[in-house]
Amino acid sequence: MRSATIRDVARAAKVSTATVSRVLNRSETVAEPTVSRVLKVANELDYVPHGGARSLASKRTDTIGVLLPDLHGEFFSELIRGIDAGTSAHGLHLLLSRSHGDPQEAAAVLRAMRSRVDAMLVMSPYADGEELSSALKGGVPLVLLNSSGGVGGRHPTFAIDNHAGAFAITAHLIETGRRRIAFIAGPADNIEAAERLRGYRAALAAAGQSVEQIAQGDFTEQSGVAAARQLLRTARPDAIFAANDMMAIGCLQALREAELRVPGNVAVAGFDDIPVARFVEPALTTAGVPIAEIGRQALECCVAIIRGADAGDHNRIFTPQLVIRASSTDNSEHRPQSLASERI
Amino acid sequence: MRSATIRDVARAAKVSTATVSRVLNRSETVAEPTVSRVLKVANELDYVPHGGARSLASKRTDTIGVLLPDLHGEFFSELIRGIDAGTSAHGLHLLLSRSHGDPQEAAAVLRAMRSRVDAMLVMSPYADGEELSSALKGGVPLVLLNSSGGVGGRHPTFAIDNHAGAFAITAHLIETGRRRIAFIAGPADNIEAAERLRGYRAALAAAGQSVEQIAQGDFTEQSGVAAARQLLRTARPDAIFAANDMMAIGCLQALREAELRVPGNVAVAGFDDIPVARFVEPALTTAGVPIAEIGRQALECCVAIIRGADAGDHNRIFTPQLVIRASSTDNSEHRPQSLASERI
DNA sequence: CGAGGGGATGTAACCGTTTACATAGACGGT
DNA sequence: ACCGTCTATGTAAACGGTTACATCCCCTCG
Repeated sequence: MRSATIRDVARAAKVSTATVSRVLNRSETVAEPTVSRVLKVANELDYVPHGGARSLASKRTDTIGVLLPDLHGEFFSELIRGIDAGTSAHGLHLLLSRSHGDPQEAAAVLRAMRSRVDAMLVMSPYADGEELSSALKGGVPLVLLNSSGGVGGRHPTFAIDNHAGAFAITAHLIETGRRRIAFIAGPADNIEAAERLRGYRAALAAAGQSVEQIAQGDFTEQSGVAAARQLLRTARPDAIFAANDMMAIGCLQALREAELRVPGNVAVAGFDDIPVARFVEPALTTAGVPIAEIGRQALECCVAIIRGADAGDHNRIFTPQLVIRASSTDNSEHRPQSLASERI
Repeated sequence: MRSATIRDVARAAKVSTATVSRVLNRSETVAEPTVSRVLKVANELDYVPHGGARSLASKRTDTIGVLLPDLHGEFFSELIRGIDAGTSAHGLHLLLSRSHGDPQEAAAVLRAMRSRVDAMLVMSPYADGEELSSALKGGVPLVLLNSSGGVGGRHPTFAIDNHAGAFAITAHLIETGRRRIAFIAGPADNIEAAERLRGYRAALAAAGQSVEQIAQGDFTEQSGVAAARQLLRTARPDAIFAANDMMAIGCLQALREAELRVPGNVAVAGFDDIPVARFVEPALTTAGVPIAEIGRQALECCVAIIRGADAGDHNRIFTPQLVIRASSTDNSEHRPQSLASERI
């Protein structure tokens, strides 16, 4: 059963296709009786405009393309939730894709999406904005998430101040008396991970501590477990700061295995403040980032560009909030700050 | 800068648009020198076919629509990951939407998506398949996820045997000596939640226990915390079975607050086996469901239908696996089963 | 009473592909 | 030499909307 076209509606309502189109796009002046007649007929025929035809004629797709490096875990879940909130508020569709962390594949996906979206929201911590945008020469508007290379470039960028967040966490660990603070790094080629590492080092240096202990991870819990085990075998740290919450959670598991108490023997901190961070035991100290909110704002930026107001500097850098929970301190004097973070 | 069209390519390669189209669709017989010339030109011009025009002419969109009731938490994160694995393996696009749990809105979204996808994957625990499919009369092929109403209906359905899973968990709690087993229910109008409740009751009845304690939740951690607190105020249970893992995790938090030991004082179990379930303390006993795998299989089913092989009964019911972890037992004799669940 | 104006609607070109059908060579067989 | 086949390519008609422009009608005003 071929579905109804605008011509079917026009015929049944005894008007031209132009009028039907006008009614459906709420535009121009159409007489009231005509409007309701057309709407009634359209409804009866269960008419839905053909998206392809519409985009062909109007050069709009009402769709935002989203490209993420991965979809694993709560970080991306939250991000997508924020983005979806935006798209559905604006009546836009959301075309989702994943680049598997490979810049090559990211470029390929961008090309494939290009003709199907009005704008793209891209998070690619492995390539800078220039590289990506060359993958789609002057095509679709591009908004970047956390691709530090893009800041100051020619695409709006929404980024997290990874350096500041990592610095704050490390400083907090130092302040609370930790002296052998180890770091579990993220993927080596990940710009954000690199920034967090820099922040960690800078904080140690600022405190006059030069004892770095660094283990390599890849942002997964599994790697957090492995990295923590390794750290425990070598020089025993009295604090472990993982470059993201998932690894910190893996870390907690490894410490439990080793029968070390947290924070008694070893303090632990993560980064991101994913929802589950407050539910692990002990609850995780972390650098809190309003993940869903970032997604939402970046999406709003896309919309602003599409709707024409493409001037203005839409760049925004989010400074993580230090969220102190039980994994780093038993000291109750910090609790108020912890509570402030329960804002959801 | 208007992007290149097939006509630009045809002109530059000195062939007709038909030939360009044939080359790009790998179809028919085109002479080798022509093929490479066209590809070279297309590449130089950075040509990407216009998705709308293509779908208009070919009646394919190479896109699968996915409608989920929510995007919160690891359950959906995993599901999307599985689905994405399928779409990218088949070179398809993924159009994602959320129905906010409202059947009305679900129907509206379905209509909006209809003309932009080749098939739809819908999870709507609030409405049965018939209701949904009437929302898109004979339009796009529909594959259902967990909409029990659809089983045996005219749409392929991938479902979890919620009753069996809940029965197994409850039976396990009984077997390990628990006598006052409380249940934290999911949303009242959620079919899956209702089935899990039925399973709980059936298991109690089968064991000759008639002491039901039921608290209402809504699948969020917050509601798990609240429900557990309430249960602790009324008749103190020696086990709490939450209808999903998120609520079970909330439950653990409430028990910690109340300074009750798990599993010493109260055993806790959840449902779904989301990735984080094994990382909470104590690790969560749960009904394990291969979430990503279900997403992937359902997606494959969509693809099979699109590609023509739409016969065959693609229905599939997944029976959850009992995953026993520390939250329900200190008894190490169960450990082998627990380890088996670490399959990933 | 005619001209002018403005509101409602129709006409038809156009958007960029795909694809059925037509055509033009080349080649082999008789 | 002619005809049929086959291969490679071109021609042009859809596909289903949007929208600039044309048209028609009715009303108002000088």
